[in-house]
Amino acid sequence: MTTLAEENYLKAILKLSNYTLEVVSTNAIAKELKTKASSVTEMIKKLTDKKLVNYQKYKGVSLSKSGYKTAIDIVRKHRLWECFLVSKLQFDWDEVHDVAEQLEHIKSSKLIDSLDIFLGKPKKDPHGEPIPNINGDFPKSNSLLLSEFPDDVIGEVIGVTNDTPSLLKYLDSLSLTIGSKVVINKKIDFDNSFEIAINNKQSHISHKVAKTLLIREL
Amino acid sequence: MTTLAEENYLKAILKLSNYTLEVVSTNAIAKELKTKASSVTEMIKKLTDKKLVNYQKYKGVSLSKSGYKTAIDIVRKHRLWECFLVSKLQFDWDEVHDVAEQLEHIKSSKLIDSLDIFLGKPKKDPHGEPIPNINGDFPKSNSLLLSEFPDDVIGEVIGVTNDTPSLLKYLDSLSLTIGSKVVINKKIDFDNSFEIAINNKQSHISHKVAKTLLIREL
DNA sequence: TCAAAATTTTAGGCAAAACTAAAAAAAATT
DNA sequence: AATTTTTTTTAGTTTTGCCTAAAATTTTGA
Repeated sequence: MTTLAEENYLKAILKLSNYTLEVVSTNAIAKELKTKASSVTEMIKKLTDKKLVNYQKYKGVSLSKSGYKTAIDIVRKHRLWECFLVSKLQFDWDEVHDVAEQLEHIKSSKLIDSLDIFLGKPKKDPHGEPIPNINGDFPKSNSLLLSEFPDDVIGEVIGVTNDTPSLLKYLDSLSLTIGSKVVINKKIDFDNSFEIAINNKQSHISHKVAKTLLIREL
Repeated sequence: MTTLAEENYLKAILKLSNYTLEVVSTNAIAKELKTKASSVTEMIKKLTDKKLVNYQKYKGVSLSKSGYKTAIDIVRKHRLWECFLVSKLQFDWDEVHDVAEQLEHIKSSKLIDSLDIFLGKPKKDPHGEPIPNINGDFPKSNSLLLSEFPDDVIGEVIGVTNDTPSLLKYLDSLSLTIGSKVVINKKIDFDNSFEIAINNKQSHISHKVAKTLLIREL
């Protein structure tokens, strides 16, 4: 059985490895979890003992098969609960994160599978992210980050990779929400920012913001 | 902010005080939480520092105003989640306890108030226990334990005060479920057991079981 | 009433998960 | 290749919540 702290580490490693079994650095995990590298080293040892990760001193960690499954299950729970909050309890999409962060740690496979059915086995969460199914499979999304998207191609916003409330509010104010039509008109070399058209209206966004948006070619 | 351990202590004190501000003994709490009296003493000191309980050395603890409110809120959450599991996710009434035990610690007043509305502000949980409202008020139930109920009076089962799965299964097998009609025919002095009629059918139950059933005069 | 029994508290430890400071290893730079 | 910088690990503390054993207090009952 995994503890809350262990689950948060696994989730962080999954995210930093881009949902693969890639190796992740101690420092990156420390940054992601806003903790110290020394704490990360200690926890990695515990996760190694439980065979949830593979670890080589000074070289970094990667998820093991079972660690990957455990982490994906947490993501599944997080995203299903977000769906529940939005579709059944009328939460706004920018209010769900903190609560889902708690709910994702509830341990009961019967609960999550029943919830999945109750919600009609949704494929995406309110941010547009795909929801792993009961076996942990989930469609590789055919999306690119806006920051990697080619110029002058019409795209559609299909997700946000970060759910900080302040970011979500800001995106809302720009009408940069799921379904918006976006075209990159110009990349500003100086600060890597972007001139874009959102539903045909001119705007300007920073590289930092562009990195949070998932775009699919229309 | 209360920790999980603190919340479990408050809940135990609330239960042992019969949902009042009565004084409860250290030993009783230790027994309820299956822990040691020395651990209880330590936690009581922390709860006292947080002004959640009133405490006198060697004399016992009682909930403070704010401790009572906190504890009632947890009960409210527990019972609402039980309703959700049964009415929306098709759980059986004897399967809900362990999951609700986890869900009751989720911190979000928006969540619980939305859930309350979503469920149609239910008055009772699946075991028949009353659900405190948003202000923490809840109807004093007009029930008695079957073990305290008078002979030869027709009663109706309106609740079970203990949700151990094995007990609930047993009660089910006796048809001793919410709504059943019960009459005590005879009390056996030797072992304090009872000869009763359940929906007019003769049965025999132990004192231990009788103490778990809430009965209302019909 | 006063000693035995029961209850409660104190004292001293342990494990998990965090931290700081310092040491060790790896990577980068000159 | 040698030195500096960065990253990672080790060592030693802290806090929370639990434990056992022993001491203190209260209750019981002869």
